[in-house]
Amino acid sequence: MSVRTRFAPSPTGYLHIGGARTALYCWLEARHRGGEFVLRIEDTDRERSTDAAVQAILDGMSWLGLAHDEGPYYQTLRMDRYKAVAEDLLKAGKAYYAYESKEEIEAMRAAAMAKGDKPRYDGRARDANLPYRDDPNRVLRFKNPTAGSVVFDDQVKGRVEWSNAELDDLVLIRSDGYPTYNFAVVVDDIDMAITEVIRGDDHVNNTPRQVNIYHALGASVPRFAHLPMILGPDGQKLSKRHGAVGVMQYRDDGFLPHALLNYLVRLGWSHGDQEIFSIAQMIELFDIADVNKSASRFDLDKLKWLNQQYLKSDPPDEVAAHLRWHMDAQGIDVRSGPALADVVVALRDRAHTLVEMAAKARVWYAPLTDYDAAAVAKHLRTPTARAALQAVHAQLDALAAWRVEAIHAAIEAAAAAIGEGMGKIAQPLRVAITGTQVSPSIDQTVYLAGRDEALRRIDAALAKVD
RNA sequence: GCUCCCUUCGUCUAGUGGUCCAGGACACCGCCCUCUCAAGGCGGGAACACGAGUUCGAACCUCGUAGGGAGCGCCA
Repeated sequence: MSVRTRFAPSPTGYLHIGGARTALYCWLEARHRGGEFVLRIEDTDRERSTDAAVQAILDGMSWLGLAHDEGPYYQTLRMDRYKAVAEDLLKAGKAYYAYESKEEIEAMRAAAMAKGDKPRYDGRARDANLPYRDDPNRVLRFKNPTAGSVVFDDQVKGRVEWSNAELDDLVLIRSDGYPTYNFAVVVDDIDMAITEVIRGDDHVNNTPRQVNIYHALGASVPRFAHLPMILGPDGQKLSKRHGAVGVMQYRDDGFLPHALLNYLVRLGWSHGDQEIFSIAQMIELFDIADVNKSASRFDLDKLKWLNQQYLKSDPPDEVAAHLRWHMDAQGIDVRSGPALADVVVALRDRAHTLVEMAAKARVWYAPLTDYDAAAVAKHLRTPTARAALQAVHAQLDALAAWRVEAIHAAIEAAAAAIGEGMGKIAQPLRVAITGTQVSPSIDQTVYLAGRDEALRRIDAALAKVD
């Protein structure tokens, strides 16, 4: 049977980091083993599910490039199916109606707690064989086995054994007619022929209950893999406090999707000492069985480092397309100014994100109006600044071809002409072109400004020398 | 409270009884390179949670302890 994995988010918010990694692992496992990856939207919680959230999840998946082969399926469109399966269970004597009120159930829990037990349903209607009746409290409960234990071999956690005595008779169909999560997932995973259930380890505790339902339905049990959590940098649960938790926020913050994927794949999984993985390598090398058991923390510094690695190694044209998006977002008009790919090459060693890169690129696309006071004081108000700027102006003006190497030679010639080193000429020139003391190498900085603009800015700086 | 899960440098991890007085990466520090800032190169500090046991030998196996997490819903 071919391998089939699924990602099954509930649409109650955006696609967050933990969900993205789960989706990635599901996708990789399917690709690695030549199977299918299905997407299913678990929207049975009518209170919290929204169409906007569905869209946000779809957007996140598509930005990351995690394409599904099937779906999206929506649980709310499968209501008849859940009811039919529930009916079968009822007929087979594996489920029963119960009519306790919320207050009664509350009381049972309290009683169990008082006895030092887990809070749970006491099964009082289990053998009562209550008929169907119209009642606001009517639910259908599962007859969980009372003896023995459930065992499953988790691909990540290893063998997990659970005593049935710990489990109570969970609700299958709620009083509003909707199926509960534990029931709907099982029905769906059976119907969709899912062979590998990969999900967050907050579900480990649900798994034994689900395995019992598989058995009751006479279905074969899939393999499970429960992924450890991703924690915030402080070791606490990831939350809005930590800044970006939605995947799309990382796009807005200037990260490349591939960099995020690379970061995520290494969080809980590794292949020797390798840090950088192309998508093809991830698919080739990933194996769900190699995933770590323990939770890990999200480290923004490492993500930034990876992002820069990709900024540096991806073809400049590709990076330029992403940069363009951020330039637009920052309101920088890229129509007049140097080619974006050239800007990428000049800035990729100096920026960890596209947001930083776009901000640094601004200097070549907008008129220079702001001069850093300290920069002016330090490099323009010097005894040699005037001569340096005049010399370089003359050299650049006389240049035949406006190319980086030629510009470099021109600046060196200007330095020689006034009998100074590179430092005495590059810094005043840098202040003239950028208004600051920091920029890419001086030849590139000048080149990107274009000849006319460079000469104009040198003139403007000359006016500030005194 | 009960059940289940987890524990190697600050962080992500390698490691499956000897090749580990524990390797790589991020971060940090230093040096080199250098027109600034970076990038890059070289180097440095930094960990097997604790305690017993098994064994000739343990980061790796067993048992405890401590710490952390998850779940115990008509939420997923």
